[in-house]
Amino acid sequence: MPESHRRTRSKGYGAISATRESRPAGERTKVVSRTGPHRSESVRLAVLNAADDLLVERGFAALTIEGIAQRAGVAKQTIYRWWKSKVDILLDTLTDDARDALQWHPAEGDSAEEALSAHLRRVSDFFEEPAGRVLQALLGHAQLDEDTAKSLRAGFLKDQRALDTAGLREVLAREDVTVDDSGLDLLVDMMLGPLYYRALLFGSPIDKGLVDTTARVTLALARELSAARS
Amino acid sequence: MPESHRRTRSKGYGAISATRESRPAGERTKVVSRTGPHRSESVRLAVLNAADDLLVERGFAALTIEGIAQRAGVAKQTIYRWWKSKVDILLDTLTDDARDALQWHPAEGDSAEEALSAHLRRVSDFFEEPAGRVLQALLGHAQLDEDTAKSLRAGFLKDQRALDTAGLREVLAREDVTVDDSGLDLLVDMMLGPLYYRALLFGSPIDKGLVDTTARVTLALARELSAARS
Amino acid sequence: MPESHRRTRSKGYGAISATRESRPAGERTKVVSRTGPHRSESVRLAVLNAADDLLVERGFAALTIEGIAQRAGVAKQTIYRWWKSKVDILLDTLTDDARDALQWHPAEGDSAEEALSAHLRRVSDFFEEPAGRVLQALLGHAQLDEDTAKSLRAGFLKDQRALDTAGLREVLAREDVTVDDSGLDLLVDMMLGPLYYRALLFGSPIDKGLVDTTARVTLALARELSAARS
Amino acid sequence: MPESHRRTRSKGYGAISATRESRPAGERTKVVSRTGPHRSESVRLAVLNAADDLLVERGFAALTIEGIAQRAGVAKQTIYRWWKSKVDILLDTLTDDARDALQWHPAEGDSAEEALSAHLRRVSDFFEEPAGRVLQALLGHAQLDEDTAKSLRAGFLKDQRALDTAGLREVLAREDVTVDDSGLDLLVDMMLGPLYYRALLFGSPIDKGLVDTTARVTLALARELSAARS
DNA sequence: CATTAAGCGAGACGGTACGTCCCGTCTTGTC
DNA sequence: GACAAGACGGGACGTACCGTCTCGCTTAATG
Repeated sequence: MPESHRRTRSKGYGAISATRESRPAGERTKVVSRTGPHRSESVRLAVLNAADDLLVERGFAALTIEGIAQRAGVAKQTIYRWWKSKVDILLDTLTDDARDALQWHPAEGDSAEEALSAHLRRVSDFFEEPAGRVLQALLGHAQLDEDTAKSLRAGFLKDQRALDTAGLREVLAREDVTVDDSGLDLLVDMMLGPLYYRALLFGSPIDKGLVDTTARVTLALARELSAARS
Repeated sequence: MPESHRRTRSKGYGAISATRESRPAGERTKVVSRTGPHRSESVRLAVLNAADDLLVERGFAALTIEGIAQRAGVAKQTIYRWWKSKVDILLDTLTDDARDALQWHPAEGDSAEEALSAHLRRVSDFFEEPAGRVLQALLGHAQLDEDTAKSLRAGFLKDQRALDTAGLREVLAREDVTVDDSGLDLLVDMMLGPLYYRALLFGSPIDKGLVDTTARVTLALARELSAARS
Repeated sequence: MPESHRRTRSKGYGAISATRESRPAGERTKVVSRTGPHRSESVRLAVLNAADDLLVERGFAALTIEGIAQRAGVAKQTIYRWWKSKVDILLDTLTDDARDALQWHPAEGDSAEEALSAHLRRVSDFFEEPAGRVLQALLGHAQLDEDTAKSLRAGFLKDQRALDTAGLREVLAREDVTVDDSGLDLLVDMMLGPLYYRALLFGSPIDKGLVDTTARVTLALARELSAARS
Repeated sequence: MPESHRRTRSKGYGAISATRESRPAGERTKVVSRTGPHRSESVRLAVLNAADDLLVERGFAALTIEGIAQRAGVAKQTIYRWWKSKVDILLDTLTDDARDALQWHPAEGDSAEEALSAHLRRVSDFFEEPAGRVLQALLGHAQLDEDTAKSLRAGFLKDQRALDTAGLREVLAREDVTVDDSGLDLLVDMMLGPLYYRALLFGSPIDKGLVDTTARVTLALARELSAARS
């Protein structure tokens, strides 16, 4: 039995935040006084790990609820009790795993352009990692299924967008470049678009030239927008 | 039974070129001495129309070979005789339909920036059309299935990339901006990336600001690269 | 919520005798030092009533432990604590309900033939009643499951057989017809066989002709056997 | 893999008569001009044999569609294409197997009583045979499920009743005993009732005494009815 | 009279079988 | 030989209950 490639699952999340997707916040009111057994955390982890192990090993098409159940040593019904579909499971793993990898942590001494380049490099690399595969699969499935698209946009993508906007703003502020919200929106699209485009359409590893150029062009545009403001 | 939204399918392609994907060139030698009826063109059209009608009406998940066969009034085996899978059928419809819509035809009197903007506007609109839905579905499926990715990249995406490179070069030439091949590659990514990013990740209609900015930034970068050459 | 058709459940039995099947005598030794609450009689009744209400309303196939638990407002585990299976529950209801209905109480002034006819008439009618449905279901299930067959034969059927033998002997004695035990066995089969045959195989209401003929033939045979003895 | 205990399945029925239950006569009009594959007879036999082998080996409760499919080497869907349920399959095996065993073939030189006794002896023995187990299971299930009851009564039981009435009439005619139809109905109940009663309720092998007495009493009653007519 | 073990409602869990959908292959008969 | 029709072996689906197992509360005899 292969050790899961993920090590950090059990670290850094409580049951509540981590199960956001399967136990929406609004439902919490219902859970006033509960007697009887509680949801097993070990089951939850086994399922999440089984799911993205299988995704990485065999691909999305070969990912089945029955396969996940078997690999996790769990009954099918237990999966259906907490998740609506295999996509719902993957959305859960995403919350745990992808968030860290796509975080902005610009190095202290870097210039704005260096910081941007470094971040974009990390985004590029992300697509090669297991968590990146999960995001890729979900983005793919979102093209095929409107519900998936909705969930993904309302959850992960919205949050990530906020992080990216904030991160970019902060980096620009280092060089006193300030851009309003609509400008930042534009900049984020200009900055991330080319990377996702290459990754999703051509699947090729993203070359350093594209990353650096993107960073440089984004910064140039930001300066232009900043100047126009004053 | 709804009239298919496609009208131009039967025009402008012969059976041979259009079925490139399902009948590879090497197989043509086999068709030397043939008895019995030939492939029915009406069957081919019925299948292609049924497939993308169903895709648009019910979505990719509900698209099944049996459903297509029924809708087309065709036996399942007939489909399997000519196509390997439902994805193969969609690849076929794409060849027929998407090519036109993503063609470059810059207006005579336009400036480079106007021409770029106009083309990008058309790309943006394309995602709303039926043919755009087909491409979206195939791009989605390509994230989930390596074979689909290969076929799509080796066929449609490669051709389209060539068209885009050539189109961009031609438009830039209008203002004596000349960029080498690797530069054009970069420019195409910068130009189309943001549009695909918004369309695939957020599904929102692409606003004019993004299109115009992308055109302007691309042109600026092109000039820079051109200057660096001389 | 429908009022149960049974009214007499709570009358005339103690918890001990009634739960014979689920608490065998040998187990009583275990109950040496007991603290905590005792078995709730209201739970027991709720389960028994729920079970045969559901049996009559929806049939045996739709009778599930979970359904009974829900209808009775009882936890599943509580049922499993006291009964082994839904069949075990039905066996319990049978003990309460069927015994009365199949009792012999020959009217004082009746001739043997009148008494026999009257009793057989009551047997016929029994199959239309709720308690008769329970017996029918158990007899049916006994054909499918050897354990059920064993329990039913060792319990209800054995007791009932004894009642029928005694009842018949007593009625015959009124006219000084005396038959030995093996003869009585034969007579009981001849007397009840046709009724059960019609009820179980054809499900049709049993007509008076059959009942009277059966009574008459049984009596004739009894006289013959009695004569042969002396 | 055990050789099925049935040897006569493939003998003595055509596809049409044998599939009465799954292809009702009224449907034949639909089968006007049929192209495409036909129902596989070998599949049909494999399923019927698997079903009653399993019934005899493991009992009705352990008889599952999946088990039958596996044992027969057949896909589950293939079973559902032709039969509605496991009960429907058993009804089909009954048509093939039980009919012969319950046929009347009175020996030429026998007296009426000898002929009756001989026939009833064969009925008694039938319950021990595999085909008897099938009938027992179906009779059992008919007590639990109204649909089963209907099918069984409308098919097998109705036919068998007709055979029994005719057989009895013929045997009585040997000694110039003639009884009208309603009388015969009564006689059949009197004759078979005790046997089924013992077999179904007590499951014990039926002793010779009961068989002979039943035959004798039936004949006596028949003579009485015959006399009353003239 | 507090202790403490059982009864109990609730329901999570590992399972099995259900009946359905669709896959891709194969067979039959028609044109 | 292409084609319509559709039977077939197969795999996964999502559902219904099974019987076992905690969990946290309530209750009643015993120490």
